[in-house]
Amino acid sequence: MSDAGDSRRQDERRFWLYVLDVHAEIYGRLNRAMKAETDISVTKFDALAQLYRYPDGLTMSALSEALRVTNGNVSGLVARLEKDGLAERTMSEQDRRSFTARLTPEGRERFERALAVHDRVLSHCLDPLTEPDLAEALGSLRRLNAGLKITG
Amino acid sequence: MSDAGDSRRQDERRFWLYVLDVHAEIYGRLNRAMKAETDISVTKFDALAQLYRYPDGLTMSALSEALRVTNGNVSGLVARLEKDGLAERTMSEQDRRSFTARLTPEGRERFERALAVHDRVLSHCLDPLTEPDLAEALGSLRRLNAGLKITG
DNA sequence: TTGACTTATTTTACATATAAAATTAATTTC
DNA sequence: GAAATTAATTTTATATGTAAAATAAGTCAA
Repeated sequence: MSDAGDSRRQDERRFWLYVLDVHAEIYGRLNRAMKAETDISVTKFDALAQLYRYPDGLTMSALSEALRVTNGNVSGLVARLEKDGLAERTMSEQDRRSFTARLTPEGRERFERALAVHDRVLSHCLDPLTEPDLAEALGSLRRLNAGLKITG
Repeated sequence: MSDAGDSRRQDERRFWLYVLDVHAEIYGRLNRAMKAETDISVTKFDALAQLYRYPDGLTMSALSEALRVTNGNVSGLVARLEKDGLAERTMSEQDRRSFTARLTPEGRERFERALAVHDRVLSHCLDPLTEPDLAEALGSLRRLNAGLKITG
């Protein structure tokens, strides 16, 4: 008694397994290469990327939203970035509860080098996709992403 | 001075951002729903799924390979599953270094319930994808996945 | 102004992941 | 068969993530 619903479910499971595989494989390669060549993990890279986009800095809350992780997580992450000399935290004058995180000059420099490694490794990973394949995948993922934001 | 390579790189970055977004959003929804309804995280669910496929059990190394995580990680994970009463570990007769992990009856039962939740939530997540969209996405990801395994 | 929220952040307890060292048992080599 | 090597697993130190409680500062209503 198999029907169209079963085949749809099979496709959904397969889709998700591929997303998991692709994510794990590419994330792992990026992480290993960046750690080895620049001593910056993907997590730290993502945080540096946000701070790079906002030269005046971001509050802890804003950074936490941008990275889609909890406030508590960002507390520890920025503390580690400070210890690495890549970022700094300054207390707001207006609101003494609030802290602004921003890149240090060294953070900016290290991020730029990490970005080059990131792009190189990502390019290598996506080599197997032809231009039309990439465009096609981009389209489906874009639609899925838009849909996810709507369906809540 | 922009050329075809720049646009390719832009597409690669966009593709990766979508993979990250889709992964984080769906993984988060699965994790929250399964924890709330069955008290089983996605990590534990994945481990239970492997043990479910192999009723005779898997060695710690085999499980670690199947899950694509380190041996040390699986040590702790199986210990937590044991504490939950979902799995058990028995020492091999032939090789006293080796341990076989397998599901308990309760583990089997709880996994089946978690699978239903998993499928329901995943279906809801992928609702925005039409059948052709899903097939298309599946095709691109399959090609990328195959490619990743070759390029090493 | 004081008492009740709300907001920004950190802390705590825990789960999940890695890499590298340690442990313990099996295997090979001489 | 003792010594060296290999193999299976665990332990340790650390990074990364969550949820929930704690802290501390701002806001607002009475």
